[in-house]
Amino acid sequence: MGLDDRKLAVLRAIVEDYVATQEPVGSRALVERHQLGVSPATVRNDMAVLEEEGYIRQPHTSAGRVPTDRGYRLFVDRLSRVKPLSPAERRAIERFLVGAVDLDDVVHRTVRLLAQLTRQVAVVQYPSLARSSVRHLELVPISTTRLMLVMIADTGRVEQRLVEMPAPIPAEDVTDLRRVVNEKLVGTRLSDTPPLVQALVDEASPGLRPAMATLSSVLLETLVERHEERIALAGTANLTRGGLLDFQGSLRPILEALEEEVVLLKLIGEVEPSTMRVRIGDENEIDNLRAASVVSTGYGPGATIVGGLGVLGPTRMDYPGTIATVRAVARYVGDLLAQN
Amino acid sequence: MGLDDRKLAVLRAIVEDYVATQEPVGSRALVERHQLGVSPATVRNDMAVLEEEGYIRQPHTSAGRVPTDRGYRLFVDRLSRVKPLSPAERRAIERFLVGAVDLDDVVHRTVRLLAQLTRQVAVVQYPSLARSSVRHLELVPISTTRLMLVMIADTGRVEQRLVEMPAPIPAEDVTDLRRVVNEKLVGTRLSDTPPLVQALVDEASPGLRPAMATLSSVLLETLVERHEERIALAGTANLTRGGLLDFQGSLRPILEALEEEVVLLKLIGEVEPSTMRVRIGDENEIDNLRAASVVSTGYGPGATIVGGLGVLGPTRMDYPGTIATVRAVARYVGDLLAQN
DNA sequence: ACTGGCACTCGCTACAGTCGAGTGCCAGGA
DNA sequence: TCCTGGCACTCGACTGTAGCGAGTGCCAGT
Repeated sequence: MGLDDRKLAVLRAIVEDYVATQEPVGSRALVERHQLGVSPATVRNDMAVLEEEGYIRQPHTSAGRVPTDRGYRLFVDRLSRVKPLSPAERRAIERFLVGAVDLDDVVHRTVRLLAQLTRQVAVVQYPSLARSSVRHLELVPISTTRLMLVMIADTGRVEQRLVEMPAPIPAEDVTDLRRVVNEKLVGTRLSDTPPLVQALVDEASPGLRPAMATLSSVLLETLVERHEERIALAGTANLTRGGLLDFQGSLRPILEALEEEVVLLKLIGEVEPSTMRVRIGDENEIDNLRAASVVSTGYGPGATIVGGLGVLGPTRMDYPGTIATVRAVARYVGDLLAQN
Repeated sequence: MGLDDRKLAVLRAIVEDYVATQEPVGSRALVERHQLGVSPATVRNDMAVLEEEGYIRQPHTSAGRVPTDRGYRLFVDRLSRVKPLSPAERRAIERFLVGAVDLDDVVHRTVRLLAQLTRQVAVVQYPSLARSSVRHLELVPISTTRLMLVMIADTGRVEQRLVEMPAPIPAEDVTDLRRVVNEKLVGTRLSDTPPLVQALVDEASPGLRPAMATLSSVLLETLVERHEERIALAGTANLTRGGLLDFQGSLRPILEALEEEVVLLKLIGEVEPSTMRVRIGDENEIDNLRAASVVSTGYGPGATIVGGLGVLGPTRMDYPGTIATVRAVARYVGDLLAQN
């Protein structure tokens, strides 16, 4: 059962009108606002077919049509082309991101920018440690039995962790530890690190071995296994636009989902290079987000990907515009990181 | 115009019932549920007085009474005593906070704990840099012209910032810089730092002066002036309890306010030692929060205060319970910090 | 294959009527 | 003087009815 060009045009018109007005769209209004060149009755027939195929539906018998998730999917895949950014948006992006002093700063500015431009909830993942390599490890004595371990990654991320030593540790041992871990680990990717870290202990001189064991277990635990990922969020207030019509009346599940770091990572963390990922309504694996859509992509310096970013909004969203904005922001951020 | 004991008892009963049921409370229901020892008619007379004095009001003519902000204020000040925590709550607090490995970890656990116990939005300020003193400053060369400055504060906070040097800087200069800044700044409070930092430049040897000037300006700018404060937030999903009845139908202003770091700091940042601060509805300086109440206090090791924490919820909240929980959590966190 | 016409559906709004919770007031009693 | 029972009144919430109108599906005609 093929859909001819006109039926596709009708679907496109329905999506565009519904996104713009937030109201079910009827056949009469449709022919008035779009140059379809046919009468309402014809459009009605097309609509009947589109409905049968599951692309649109009627909220109730005597109402207009509304796109289904499947309809949006078809729209995104075949009926829309990415809008070019307006010069104003371009300027906004540049103005917003220049002058960032810091990775933290870059991430915060980015997430706010995204929220502002798309008027939706924005999510930005910090550069993933798994995709970073070690630039430097620093050990700072805090007390006789405590060290602060500071790791600086090539992506600009800095992580620190308190290390509780089994026994008091003299200053020269700290120097030795520092030298050894840096020699062995600088330049390696953290995802490749576990065996190396393991090896550190075996290779350490007997006197240093207990200290090194503690240190390596902290390294493994904190930097590799446990919440290695960080996330920034902005624009939750945008969820309240469209006065509760979106999200079938309750923000609750959405807000709950947004509080879970794991969920957010799932949202934006799994990206292949230079792909835009659009998940519409039911396509979301997370139950709480079945009423929402997510547009996400990866970012990083040059062609490599170090993290993900994206936005979350109602299924009724301006996909072409949102996709364009997310892509553009991801590119700018990538360029910014490349400069460091 | 004094309010006799019975009128106060009536007010207390109204607040308690309204908080519990979320519905305007009438005179009949009141005498049934509380042992007031008088008839509904008498209660009605008392209510009339309370209303005249502005402690309660009628949403509409034939409805029961609802406390006003002023009524809650009187209730909090004179009619309630702080509920002792249930053993279950005590246990929850302990279980939640032991095993925190990190300042970050402590703050995150605390904010989630608070949100969970009070079932409201929780806000925790990281130990303020202005109230911390410097424990150690580390300079890590990133490239010939870039240093990573890492500051470790006695409160456990770690801040880092990239320093762009005016000229390539040799390794021994880095060592000198590190030694000098540590000698001069370790142990000082950051709020007292500006003149000291200024002095660093003047005292530096001529060769180091340009580098020191850059370093000191970064120190001043980042660590003292600019967003020195950090905030953690949790439980926004709790805003949706009480199905839009609280917050007069729109979460928008609340969510917007919660996105502004400045606003949050105002909420919980200005605390005097060991005081519970309760701001009810209109008492809030922030317009967006006129429909909400905030319960906050300071925390820190021993008697000193290093930061604030608190919760935000509907004016219709369980004040005694919330106050007790916030206070208890603040104490536990303080003790935890004291152990470091 | 498209179109105009027509009967039909059904949500929305307005309106009227009823119910009941709650009030204010008053006269009578401790 | 203060409290109480009684009573009339108010007004929101709910129910049922009716009319409107947007929108549809179907059909006969071009």
